[in-house]
Amino acid sequence: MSNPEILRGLVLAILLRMNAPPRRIAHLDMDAFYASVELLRYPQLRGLPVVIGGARRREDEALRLVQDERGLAGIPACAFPLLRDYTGRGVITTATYAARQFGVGSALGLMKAARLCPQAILLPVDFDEYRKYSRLFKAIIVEIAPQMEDRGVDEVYIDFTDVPGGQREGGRVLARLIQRAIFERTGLTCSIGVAPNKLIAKMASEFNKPNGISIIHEADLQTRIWPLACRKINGIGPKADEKLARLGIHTIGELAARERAWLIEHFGKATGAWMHEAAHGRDERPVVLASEPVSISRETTFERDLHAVRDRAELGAIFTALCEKLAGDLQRKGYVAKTIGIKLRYDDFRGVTRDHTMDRPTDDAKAIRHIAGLCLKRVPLERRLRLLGVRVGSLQSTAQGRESASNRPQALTKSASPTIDSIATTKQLF
DNA sequence: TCTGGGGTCCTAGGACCC
DNA sequence: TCTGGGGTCCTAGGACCC
Repeated sequence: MSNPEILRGLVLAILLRMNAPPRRIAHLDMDAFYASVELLRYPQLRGLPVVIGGARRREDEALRLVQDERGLAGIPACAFPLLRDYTGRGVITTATYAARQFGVGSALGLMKAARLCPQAILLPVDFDEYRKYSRLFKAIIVEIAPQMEDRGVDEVYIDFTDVPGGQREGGRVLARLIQRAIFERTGLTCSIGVAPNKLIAKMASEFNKPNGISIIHEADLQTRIWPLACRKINGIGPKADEKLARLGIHTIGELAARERAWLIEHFGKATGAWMHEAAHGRDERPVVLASEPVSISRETTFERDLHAVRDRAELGAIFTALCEKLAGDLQRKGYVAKTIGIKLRYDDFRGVTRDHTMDRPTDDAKAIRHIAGLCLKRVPLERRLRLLGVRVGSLQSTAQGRESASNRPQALTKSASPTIDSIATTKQLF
């Protein structure tokens, strides 16, 4: 492309931008999603502390215990015992708000949670059911506002900018409409933040949980965002937060007060510059309507730690089953993979990975099992194992998968025409 | 009695090619 | 005979997110 053409494109983009409405990006987060779906099924549990976690079924006993303790009739036989009777591995995936009062929540070990809230009712996870509701609420959103980015089972970004009515009251009117439509058609509540970009919208959706709406404008940065902990920035995790704390930085405002060069000095070129932008509320990332998967994996934590030699048969069977599931995933989704790898976790929780890239891609369970087996041989196997996983990458789409590549609702296959933002944005933050 | 399962992106060194 | 520099791919690990 010649220079005049680039220049013309730039000028055009700038002119278009001057006339464009301000960017309004929404982040929508379903409230206690898994737990709320379970409460739809078992309304008897409403108001009681319930946790959903990775655990195994003990059906008859569960029913009896729940009835004895609570006098609750009709709790289905899939309900687990009360948390205090639970023994075994696993963590909480979601907890109802009634359970959160006791300080239990996502990622907390079940045994630890049992001490905090022994009377909580424990339910097994049912991903098929959650996926069903996930598709449903996303389809409802897309009918109203088609520019939606899928961020997992219970979260999306929505570009309100060019949706009719999307600018009214800074996005509040449209947010309310979506919230109501989802509630009326699913019985589920969600929280929505609307802001000039994804970064701020994501933080804003947390402000009024549950069932809340928060509208943030550029001018609110200092009053609403700067007092928050750095950890509230999506992308600053425990490690970065700890390092910031060591440097005497606790709030986003304190982060914003540091020079860009100083941040780069301490966190590297990319991360330092990004932190500086984020602290000033700047984020030009577009809402991405569809994307291809990069990798697919299956893993499992054993009920008890297994030894490669002493538990060889058991381990082998699990390994083969993982490869078969993975091959099934590939075939169902319509991909073949060139890279195959394994992941394992020892009893001391340290983990290792090994992978191998082939000349030709495959989706065959036996081929995957063979390569994964070679990877496993390259790893020390003296310690007992806690977890084993199989992963494929370097994916290529086959002609047509039986399940479409993306999980987008049918109504929205209509592709995104390039937006002003994608024209004007020369570099992305992430 | 620790700590699930499924992902993405980044970094960094080495191989290999031009 | 000494030693360049860029680009891409592969592998391992780690941070982070839902």
